[in-house]
Amino acid sequence: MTPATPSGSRSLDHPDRDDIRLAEVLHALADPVRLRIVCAIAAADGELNCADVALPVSKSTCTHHFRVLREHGVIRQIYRGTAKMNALRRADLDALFPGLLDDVLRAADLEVRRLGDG
Amino acid sequence: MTPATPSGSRSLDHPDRDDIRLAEVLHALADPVRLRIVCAIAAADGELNCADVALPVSKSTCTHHFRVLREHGVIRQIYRGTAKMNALRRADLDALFPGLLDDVLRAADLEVRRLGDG
DNA sequence: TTCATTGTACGAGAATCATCGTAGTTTGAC
DNA sequence: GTCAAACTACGATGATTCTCGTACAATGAA
Repeated sequence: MTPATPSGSRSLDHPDRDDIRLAEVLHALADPVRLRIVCAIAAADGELNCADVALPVSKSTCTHHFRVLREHGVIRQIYRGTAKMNALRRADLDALFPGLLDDVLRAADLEVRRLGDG
Repeated sequence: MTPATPSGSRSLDHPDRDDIRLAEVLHALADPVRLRIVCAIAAADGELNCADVALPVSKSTCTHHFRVLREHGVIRQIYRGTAKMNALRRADLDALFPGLLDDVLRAADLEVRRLGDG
């Protein structure tokens, strides 16, 4: 079949830094499943396999959420063998929205503790 | 005499602090129109009339966006005569999500400058 | 080659959302 | 009582979103 991408590699579309918009980043983060994904990547302090995040949704839905995060500029995805590694776009996000990502991560952590303790 | 707040029909539902959720706050902020509203209220440094925010949407849509912000815990709305005054729930948001609101406001301001200058 | 692993593509259904116009309500002023 | 101002309620519409299952593709290993 006709390969959609140059042979030997699979490429993924990422927005340039200048094309990242605050409202879209907030929208990407405004979902419980995606918040968990972002927290998991941050906790891994580097790259993380899609399958390494335990999520209460199907595989297709998982793909969907990772794509939303990528298309809105929150994460960067790179193929490595059969796996797809995910990393936060920290440099870009910190440059555009200083402090925002860290505060969201901290707020998510605080909320988990708050609700967990009942 | 007339109480400070109407006791009967003109009350508005606000979530308690403990019922405010990060994902919902992010969702409330993840809309360009609502982002402008929040920035305008912050710039007014206090209460702001609904009609005092210039928005590119109809009056009904305006009502809708203010309600989303209120129901998700971002703003507090109080009737004063025929007007409805709006204020940010700074204390609640800062307690739950330290730094988040300020960073969003700053990021919104930075983005306006960035896109405005081309 | 054959196979398991990993993730995608393609619908599809149910829910939510942003937007509007029109009609109505509440309040304060005259 | 009458009127204008400010906002709401309702219904509708078109778009987006979240979710899923099934079928498929790319890769690395046996």
